[in-house]
Amino acid sequence: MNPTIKDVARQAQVSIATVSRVLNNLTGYSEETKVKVLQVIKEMGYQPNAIARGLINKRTQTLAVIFPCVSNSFSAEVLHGIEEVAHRHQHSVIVCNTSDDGKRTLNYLQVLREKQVDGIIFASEVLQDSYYEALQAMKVPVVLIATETDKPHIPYVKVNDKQASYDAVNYLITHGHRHIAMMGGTKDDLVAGVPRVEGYKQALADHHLPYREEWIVHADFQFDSGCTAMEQLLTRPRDYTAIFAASDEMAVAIMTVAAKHGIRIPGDLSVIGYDNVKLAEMVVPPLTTVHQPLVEMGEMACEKLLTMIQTGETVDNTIALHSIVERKTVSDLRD
Amino acid sequence: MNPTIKDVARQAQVSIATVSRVLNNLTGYSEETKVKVLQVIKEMGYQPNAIARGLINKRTQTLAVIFPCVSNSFSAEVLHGIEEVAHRHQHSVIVCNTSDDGKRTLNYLQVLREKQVDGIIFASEVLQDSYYEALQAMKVPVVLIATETDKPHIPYVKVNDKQASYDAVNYLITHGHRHIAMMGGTKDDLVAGVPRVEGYKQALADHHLPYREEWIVHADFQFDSGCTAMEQLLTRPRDYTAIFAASDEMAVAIMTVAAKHGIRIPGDLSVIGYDNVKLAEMVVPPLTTVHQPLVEMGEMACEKLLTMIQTGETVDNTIALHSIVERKTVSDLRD
DNA sequence: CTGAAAGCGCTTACAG
DNA sequence: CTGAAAGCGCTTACAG
Repeated sequence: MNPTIKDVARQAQVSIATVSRVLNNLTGYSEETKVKVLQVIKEMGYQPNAIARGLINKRTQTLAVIFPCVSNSFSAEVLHGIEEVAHRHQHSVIVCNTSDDGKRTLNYLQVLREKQVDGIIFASEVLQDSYYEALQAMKVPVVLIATETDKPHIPYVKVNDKQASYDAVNYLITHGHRHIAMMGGTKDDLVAGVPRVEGYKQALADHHLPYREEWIVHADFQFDSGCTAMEQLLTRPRDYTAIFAASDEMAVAIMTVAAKHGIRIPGDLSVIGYDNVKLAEMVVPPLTTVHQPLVEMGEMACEKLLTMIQTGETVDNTIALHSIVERKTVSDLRD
Repeated sequence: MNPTIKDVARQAQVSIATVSRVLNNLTGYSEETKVKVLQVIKEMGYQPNAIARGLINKRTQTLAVIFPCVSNSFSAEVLHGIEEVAHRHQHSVIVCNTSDDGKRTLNYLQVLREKQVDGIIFASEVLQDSYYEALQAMKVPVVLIATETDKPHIPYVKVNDKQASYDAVNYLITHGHRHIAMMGGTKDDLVAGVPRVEGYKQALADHHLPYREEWIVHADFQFDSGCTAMEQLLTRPRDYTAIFAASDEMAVAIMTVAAKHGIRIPGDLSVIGYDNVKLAEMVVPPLTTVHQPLVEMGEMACEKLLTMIQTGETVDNTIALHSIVERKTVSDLRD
């Protein structure tokens, strides 16, 4: 057994209350006893039991983050940011992988409640009513990342998806493209699916450019379904010069499938992505894309959560700033 | 305040002992009281406090996994596997990101001890003596993943790095390559650095093929340093037809830099990677590489850890099976 | 400056 | 079948 506070109290010949005081840097003991207690602690290799502490303090110093999928680079970068500031503030982070499964998500929520986590970060998924209710019942601060809600007291950190998409398409337009296709994300995803398509349509409309149903294709943001979607698009007449993809993985899928069909990028077809994950710089040619500051978004979300935990008050949303990162997949068609 | 066991006991007009019994499916209560208690629990929305439980049971149902970097796809895939089996066995997982910083690692170890985690998975890093001592002091089961140690009672899950590298180089050789360069990982990394270079040298020696100092270059497994290393290699005479890279990210770096220099792959230069992360299928041309079953390795490590926790006994190492995944970056030079 | 005692929310002998 | 009581390892009034 590891030594407990009782053991050091006995050894130092003081009460456990005194040991607790020096442990927590409170007042109420002489320099002499402090020295003695500290020495005994060192000798015995004593470390406080955070579980016992948590029971009294009602703080576990533990946060949880819920992802639909932990193994894509989007999640990985966000997680990196979260973990970084959590650690800086002496908090641990539990990761949950829902696999987009509602039951599983609810199950996680219950476990997190039982484990008394101090706060939850909910990422990249629509906040269902059932989740919201469970979260309400937990009485724990929640912040959203790369998603949003109209429910009160739940701040979010995200980019303006519609605007970012608008800017991406606008970038293509200012480079002379007038016939632009799109690979959207999950069709009825109200957060990352719909708004990005809206931004696309808006940009076309504002420039009086044609919009065609056959130019749009949908996938689930990932590479594999992106390949399928691209094959599907290539089934139709290729009367566009550029494609806007609602994620980098899908953009890369476009590049891969294009290569298979002998379509050169950007010579025959321009591509612009969305996310700016590391992958975007690793492909050849490197992908022009919309940058989302993922690591920073993770950091900001975690900071928000921490201040909500500390103050007990709700915090404002923040719209993270996106930008276009110019690389080599968009050709300039202007003369 | 959320209701406690006391609240339901009062409401159901039984003792807390009885509530605890039905909660834990023990024996010792009538069907009648069971029904009543369960109903009250439901009405009040009562959920047990895992912290209080943990204090008594000395089990927190929480595991920790320590990575040098959580945001690369290697870690992401391993984490995915770990989280999956942990969740299946009702355990949560805390992630720690050491950034390869020894002090920070030791700090994590202390936190994990205070938090009374039931077990630790230590990934992709050499187990320093100082870590080992801290781990010993915690008296908690540990399993290693993608790394190894000669310390007792610490099983590992990994591929045979030397053999896997040997096989990669042998693959190049059987495809007619006789002058083969290598981009190694961190030079004095005893786990993933040295053995992979040894496998490379051994394969050359066994086939009486030339080995040259100038053909070897080192990076840190990641893309960025891989680019630098490739630039450095291109500074020297290009009298080889293939390169073996000790990670997929470095292989992709080779491809990127090669493209910049107008070197065609696999026409002018063949490349074989190591890991088989998702990235390998996403690049153009898709990367031929050594497959490590990362998700499965995460799963196996987690299962090992769980059985060590349950039985209190050490478990055997497992050498995960690697294989060569043939894609499009190695040209066949045989006539 | 210091300690005895109550209590956090549970589980588990023990007694009936 | 059921409850009173001790105890897990701490913190925190309270009293001195």
